[in-house]
Amino acid sequence: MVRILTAVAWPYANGPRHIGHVAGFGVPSDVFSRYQRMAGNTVLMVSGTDEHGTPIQVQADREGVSARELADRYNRVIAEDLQGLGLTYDLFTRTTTRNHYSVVQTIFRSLYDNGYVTERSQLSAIDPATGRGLPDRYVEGTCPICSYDGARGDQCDSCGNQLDPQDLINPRSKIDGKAPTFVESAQFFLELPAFAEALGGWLQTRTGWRPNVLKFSANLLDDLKPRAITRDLDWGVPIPLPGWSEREDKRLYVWFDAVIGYLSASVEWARRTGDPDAWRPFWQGGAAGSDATSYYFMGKDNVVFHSVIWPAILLGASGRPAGTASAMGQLELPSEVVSSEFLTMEGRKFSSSRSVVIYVRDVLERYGPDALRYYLAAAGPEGSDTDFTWEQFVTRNNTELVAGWGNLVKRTVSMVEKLGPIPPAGELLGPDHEVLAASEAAFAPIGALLGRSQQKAALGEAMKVVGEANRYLSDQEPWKLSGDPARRDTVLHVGLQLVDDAKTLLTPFLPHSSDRVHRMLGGAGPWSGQPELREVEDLDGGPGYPVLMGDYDTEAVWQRRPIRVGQAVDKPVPLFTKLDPSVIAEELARLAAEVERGAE
RNA sequence: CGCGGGGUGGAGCAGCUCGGUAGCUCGCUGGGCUCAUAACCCAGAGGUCGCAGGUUCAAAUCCUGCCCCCGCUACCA
Repeated sequence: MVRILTAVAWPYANGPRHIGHVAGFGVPSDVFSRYQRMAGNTVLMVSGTDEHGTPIQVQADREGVSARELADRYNRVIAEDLQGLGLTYDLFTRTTTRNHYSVVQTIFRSLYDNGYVTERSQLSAIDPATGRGLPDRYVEGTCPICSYDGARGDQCDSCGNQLDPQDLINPRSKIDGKAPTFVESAQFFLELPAFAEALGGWLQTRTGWRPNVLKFSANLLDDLKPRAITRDLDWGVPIPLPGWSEREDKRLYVWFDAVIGYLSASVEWARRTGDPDAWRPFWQGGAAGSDATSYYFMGKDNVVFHSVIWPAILLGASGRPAGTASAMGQLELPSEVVSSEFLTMEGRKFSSSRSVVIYVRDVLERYGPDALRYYLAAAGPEGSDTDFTWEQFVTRNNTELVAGWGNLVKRTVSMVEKLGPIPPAGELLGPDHEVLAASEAAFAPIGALLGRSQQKAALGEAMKVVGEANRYLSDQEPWKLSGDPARRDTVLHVGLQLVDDAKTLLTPFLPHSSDRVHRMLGGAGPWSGQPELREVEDLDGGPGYPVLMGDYDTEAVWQRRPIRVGQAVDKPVPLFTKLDPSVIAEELARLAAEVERGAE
């Protein structure tokens, strides 16, 4: 038994999430966690909504609500979507809890005390109307190099040069069009160069990471600079230092607090489940002789935060390379950073602002969770950018899920159900032995692939078992064996065992339908657990909020379970819905209408 | 500019690390079956593996150059 922390990237709560988001962090992290639980390991899967920072503040202003109100709204929407997809978080919380504030401040304070956070002055663009700092990307103006008028404060899209906001000619705020003022402003910086050596040594010990992640991270170490971890903003975690904590215009940078969410969510989970120290074995390895391992799931745009900045924070707060550990003790660095590439949408980049988008909610409502999970696992951006098309979605649903797996279940259970309960197997012949052996032998290699996050390959191998079962039935033709009931029963028994094996192998990917197959074959309790949305009180007196939690200690185990002779089976109903090709045109029309509306 | 990924039968991909009959899914054609959501099974057609050189007995696989596509580049998250 191994302890595994599954740390899932925190979705930003400025709107509903689209399928590109869940393709990157959601489905892969859940497939991984479900498999690890089935394999007998103890998993702690945590995440939540990321709710601080400029974009939420800006959008709240635009809608005339408070940042907190906006965050409340989308925290709930996102939590509901993730529940609908069946993502088995042990805790899905948010960054606006008092517990989170407290953990973040503890970590900051420890970094400060250990000398890894220093005060420096930085030129900041300030919106004169609000007094808030403007991130580089929120300043627009004329490019000093190519005179393009739509250049942003960080770079010019026309000539591609990197810029600084103060270099722009006629700079203006992207929010209200007014000219920002540039002032020297005190900020706290994380002294990243102090960790360069430790991080380099650590990265060299990493094996098994996807090579591009490792290479990219190693390159970053060559040019580490101190990085500002505070902002001129009133929406965020206050800076826990005398003279700073009461200031309304200074907050910790949203990314600094967001990555600490993995830790604060683990602490919150422990407090909510009755043992306030239960988080420690997942985080404090080494000294405690712990077998703690941690896997972080995210899109590739987040790699830098997880392979450099977060490890630096963990080192510094643990008193490494120098100093003393915080009250949180010695914290382990990520075992593995699992990064996904990007999903594009019918050839274009997903963009909520330009309405090139498919929301998780809409897909769940129309097509159900497993159809989406299957598509994202089978054709998602695991190793390279991939394109989502409705045509492929419909094709894969109809051929692989409906005609392949769904039909195997239906035809097998149908034949058995008409004759009575699950029949015993008589004498097994060569083909029976062969197909049963192949199916049972599939568990080990598929499990190994899942352990390495090679999910596409794992799913492909699992679907091969489905293919072999369909072939077996066609070869043995049990429907022609009414004159030889013993042989017929044997074939049906073997066929049903193959269905049961495939059900187990597909559980990490298709938990909802595997559960239905389990029940069809007479299973009682839940096969693979599902998350629940619970309304909870803040543990420290803040406002209440919804969380996702669940009991995932269910029957599913990563091995063959012999089917029970004599057990009655249900009359089968289709597992998946066949989609008419007309939905392709419907969805494309819907998308085109959205894009047109967004363009107005 | 820097870094990374990719260009393989109609579509989407694997293979390339450790060179030696080009594989998978879908689609297409023909056949079989009828238990099953016209679902299943078998057979077949279809590729000079982006272009040009080079190394080698032999290259999709190694080397060089070029063309094209995509992403990242950390102070938007």
